Amino acid sequence: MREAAVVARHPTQDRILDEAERLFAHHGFAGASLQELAERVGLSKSSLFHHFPTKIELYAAVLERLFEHLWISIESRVDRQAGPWTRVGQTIDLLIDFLAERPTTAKLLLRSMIERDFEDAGLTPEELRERHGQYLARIIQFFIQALQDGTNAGVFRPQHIGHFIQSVVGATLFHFASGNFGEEMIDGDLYAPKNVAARKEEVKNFIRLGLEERK
Amino acid sequence: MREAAVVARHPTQDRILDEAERLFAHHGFAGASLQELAERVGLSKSSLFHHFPTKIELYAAVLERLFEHLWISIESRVDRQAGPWTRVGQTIDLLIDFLAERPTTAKLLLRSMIERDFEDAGLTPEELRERHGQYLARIIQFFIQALQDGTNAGVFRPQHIGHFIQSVVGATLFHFASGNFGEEMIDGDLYAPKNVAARKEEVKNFIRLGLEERK
DNA sequence: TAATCTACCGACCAATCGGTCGGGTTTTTT
DNA sequence: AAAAAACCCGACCGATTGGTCGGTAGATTA
Repeated sequence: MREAAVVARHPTQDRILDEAERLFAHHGFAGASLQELAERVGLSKSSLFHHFPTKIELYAAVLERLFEHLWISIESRVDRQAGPWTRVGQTIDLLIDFLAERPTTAKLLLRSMIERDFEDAGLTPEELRERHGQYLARIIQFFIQALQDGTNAGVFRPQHIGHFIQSVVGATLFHFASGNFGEEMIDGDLYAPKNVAARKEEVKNFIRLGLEERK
Repeated sequence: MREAAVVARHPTQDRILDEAERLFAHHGFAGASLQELAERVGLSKSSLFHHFPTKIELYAAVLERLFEHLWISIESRVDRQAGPWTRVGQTIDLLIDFLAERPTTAKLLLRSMIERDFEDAGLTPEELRERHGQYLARIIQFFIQALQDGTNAGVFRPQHIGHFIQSVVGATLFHFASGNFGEEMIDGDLYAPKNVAARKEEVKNFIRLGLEERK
């Protein structure tokens, strides 16, 4: 039933995952109702359990697919041969494009990092890592590598990489998840193309200022 | 029953609010159980309704107290006569101190900005603003004023203030809410004093680089 | 064609949810 | 001392929760 392929996995399951992604993002794991999910997909509630054994497994599948898509998007389109600046910039562009594609993504990602639904449900950290943690780890590792290459080559100023990533991730994820607050801040729709482009420039500018060697 | 004073409001209600803050932060609005809350406080569930009419009102009271404390902390301790650099730096220090005091605060603040529990519960945006939005607005306005003063005085580089604030808030709130992810990033306890101090420097350094006029 | 498998459903379950109600106890006010 | 108000409780409510089970229609395989 479960396959590694990303495309054309299983039409019904993908429809379930699409709607589940929206519901989990909006209401959180506890707040999302399987009854409502079933209605939106056009199935009976019991049919959901034919495709996914439990609610927490469904949630894990949603996140797994999300992280997998993100990782593939980055891994397949960032030029590994390019210089550190290019790699860092491309990664940011792809991350923001990914978040901008669907307004639920950033909220769901933020939730998955903030909340402890899996731990509460009794999953061990090892199982967690096996499900979707591996993709997140790869993405971060990819970014860390670019930063270290830049520092070693002397084009990036030395910095605390962990703190730096926390700032970048925070400035990116939070922005696209910030709902009404963010819309008041930038006075417009967070997901309007022109505002998405502006956000890209803001984050990349921040990175440039943070990494650039000062003369 | 409801008073404006912050200190010594009502001992039992404050104990309820303390525990409720923890539960809402950990499990979200939907995921927090009033039964569990009552047990932790040492009351019966029905007694909770003596102090707060509904769950959503309790949640609103938690956030109201939180925002009120934060606003008072900033308003009463930042030197309004000081220069823009000092004011911005002091505000960041106080915000981070506030978040570092209790590990649940950042998560709860993030949730309150990401989630739509109040809208789902039927509260109008006007009621929302009246409850705690006013404090948030004041805090943001305070920060905006410092940024504008600096720009007008020519010591800050002109920038998109909204995007800048999104970055600062994201880099700050996310960090202290990021749980396991953040602890792996900085390889230690997010709330250990030395790591809190390091975060202060990181954020202020980021602000300095972002605002400083280049020669 | 017979057997198997996939997808789906309605009926049902125990548990928990937020919330109500009537009454008892203690403290404060008059 | 009497009245009122504040505080707290157990019993109870309808609704909803995630999840189970037996069965059926249709496609696939042997």
